[in-house]
Amino acid sequence: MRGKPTLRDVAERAGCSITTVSNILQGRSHLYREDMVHQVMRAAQELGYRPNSIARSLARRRTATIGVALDPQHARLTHNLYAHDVLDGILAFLEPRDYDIRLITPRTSDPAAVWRRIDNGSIDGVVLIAPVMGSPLLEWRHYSSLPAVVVGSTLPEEYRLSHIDIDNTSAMTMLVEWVIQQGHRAIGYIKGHPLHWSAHQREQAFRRVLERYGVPIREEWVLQGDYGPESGARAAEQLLRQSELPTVVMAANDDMAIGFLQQCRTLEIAVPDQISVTGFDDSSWAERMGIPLTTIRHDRYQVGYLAAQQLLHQIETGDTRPQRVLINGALVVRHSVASAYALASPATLQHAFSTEGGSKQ
Amino acid sequence: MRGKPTLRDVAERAGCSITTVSNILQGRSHLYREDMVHQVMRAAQELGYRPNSIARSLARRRTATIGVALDPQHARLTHNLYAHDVLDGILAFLEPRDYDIRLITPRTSDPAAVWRRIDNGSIDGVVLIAPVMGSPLLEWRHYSSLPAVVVGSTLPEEYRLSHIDIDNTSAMTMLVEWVIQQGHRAIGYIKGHPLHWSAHQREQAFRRVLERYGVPIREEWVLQGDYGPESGARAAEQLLRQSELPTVVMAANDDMAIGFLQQCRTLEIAVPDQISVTGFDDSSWAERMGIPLTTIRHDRYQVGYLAAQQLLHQIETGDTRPQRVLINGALVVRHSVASAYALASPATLQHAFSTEGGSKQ
DNA sequence: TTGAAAGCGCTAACAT
DNA sequence: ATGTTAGCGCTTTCAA
Repeated sequence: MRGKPTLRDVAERAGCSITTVSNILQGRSHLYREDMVHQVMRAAQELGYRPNSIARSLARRRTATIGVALDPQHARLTHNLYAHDVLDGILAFLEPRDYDIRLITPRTSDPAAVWRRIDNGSIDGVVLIAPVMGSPLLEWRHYSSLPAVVVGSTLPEEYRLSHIDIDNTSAMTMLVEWVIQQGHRAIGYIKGHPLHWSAHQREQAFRRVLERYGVPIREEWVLQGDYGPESGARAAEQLLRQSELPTVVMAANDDMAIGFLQQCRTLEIAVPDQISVTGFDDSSWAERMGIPLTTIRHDRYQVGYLAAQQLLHQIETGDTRPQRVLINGALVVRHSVASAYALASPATLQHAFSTEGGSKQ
Repeated sequence: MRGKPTLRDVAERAGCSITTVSNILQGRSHLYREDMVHQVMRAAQELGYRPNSIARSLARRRTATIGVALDPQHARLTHNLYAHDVLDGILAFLEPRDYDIRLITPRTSDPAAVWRRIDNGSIDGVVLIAPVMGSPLLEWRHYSSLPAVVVGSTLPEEYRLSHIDIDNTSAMTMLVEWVIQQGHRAIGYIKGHPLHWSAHQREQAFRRVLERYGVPIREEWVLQGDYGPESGARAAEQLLRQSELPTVVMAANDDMAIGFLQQCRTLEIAVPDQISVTGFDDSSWAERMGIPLTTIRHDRYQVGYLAAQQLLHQIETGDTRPQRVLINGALVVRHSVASAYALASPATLQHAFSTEGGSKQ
């Protein structure tokens, strides 16, 4: 025996066939006499035998591995907190089931090449993290029949792809309604990245609610952002130099809201006393840095967890019909929105959030 | 042909042997007549053939996959920004080389079980993210001969394990020397998590420099932390109620420094006017949230990148001698440290960092 | 220029 | 209660 010990080596040493060893090592020892079982266990132990999972996968035709594919445009994990949380949820579900994860980060956007990388027998199914429109990952049906679950976008029906996502529409609806209930009628909006599904859904929900409540939408207060904090700051600049201002600005995510807030601080505009702000996502940043941002919290970890669950279900049952699971967000009211009814004469404070924990409720 | 097309299917359709197909599809087409090559290509194309990488791995005895194992204690990625950055560096190196990553998150701390999970033929080598002492991942030599590189800790020689880490000792030395050059002689310290290698190295460097400069170490100013922001806040409480105070407090990482700063804010103690603070790590938080913390920046992405490079080197050359690579940090001077020479009568400001960008240099 | 054959290490019918 | 055998899908000598 040279190299790593194999089943054959163990069998030889235990004086039996490899089938016997295979069976016993897989826990079917009730089939054998006790001393045989002992023999085998000892031999395996002494040789430091470890089953070769590649060979096992080939024989069993399953790998006990699922893939997690990142969209080529977002292949970097850094600053992709989303992928981070989702990955954690996936891990949490998979670990106790002894599945491993294969991280796949294609760098081309040619769908054929991407799918060659994904569907090559090395995984039993794949979670596709694909928040942007036009991702090659969404070409799934043309290239593969591997069980797959999309995460990060609420897809139109016609994709016929199982997906798990936060419910952007209902959450934004809730938030906007709440803002309106605070008495606001002059409402600005900072849009998310135009290629993200979520950006459209959030904006659409925003518009729908305003329409439904008969609140006019002033397009000069609807600004394009890209989900990055800088775009929030830019939006603040564009917006705040207008002669007429909204009483509240709703950003399509927390990062932009934070950028907006920082710009407000620089311009010495008090939040929420002079202008109110809302976010979306409840990024841990805001909370941890003590920025009391009113926002929507949703559980991205849960998204990953459910995605893994749904995927294993597909793998085990073969039931590959497209399912959609939307996770509800929760309104988190902090202190970045003032009641518009109290806004008679805007107070003039030195800085936004000058008193850390001070309640403005 | 049922199921996914195999080499045999392609061969049949092209009217040749599977050897021929295999060769041609691997780019050895110069061996064959041009029309044969065409035949094969067409057949493969038409069938949508994709080589099965499991079978290939078994035959080739290499998997083109490397493992990334997280210490059981840190198996959650969330809030493990370190693993995040490292993973990104690894990905960056691996992608162009067509390696994939297998994420391994053992949940037991039994080394034998952990290594059964890692070294089972499914990977060609492994990056061990193991910042804490006593990690089962460090038992490598007893359980496996797989190429391995440790990341996240500077190990003592006797581990005989290749590792890449930031140079905690030199960086902390540089930072402490700089602080002393600012005139500080009353220096406090917040220690990192006692099980992290890095905590010990940083503290030791701190002590050495003070000794070397003849600056007395007052143990009542040396507080135990755990790298979490809350422990920084606790340290602030303990420290700041003492009758005699240091002029500067050096935290073993940014998170604790931030916790310390927040507590200062609450207690209305101005930084750096009443007390100076330093961090370590240059966490993106501090920067992005506009906290002007003087700290050490180092490139964790680079750590991952080099780890992957070193690992592939080991895999390809078989040269498994332990190597140590330490990456230099850079001193980042912002505005959390005042010159002690100017500290005659401490100014009384309302809040720490009350003016955002205001230069205190 | 092409193909036959012997694995890679394991699993799982099917015998005995 | 244990063993024989035929694969899993591919690579790679070696021979033709």
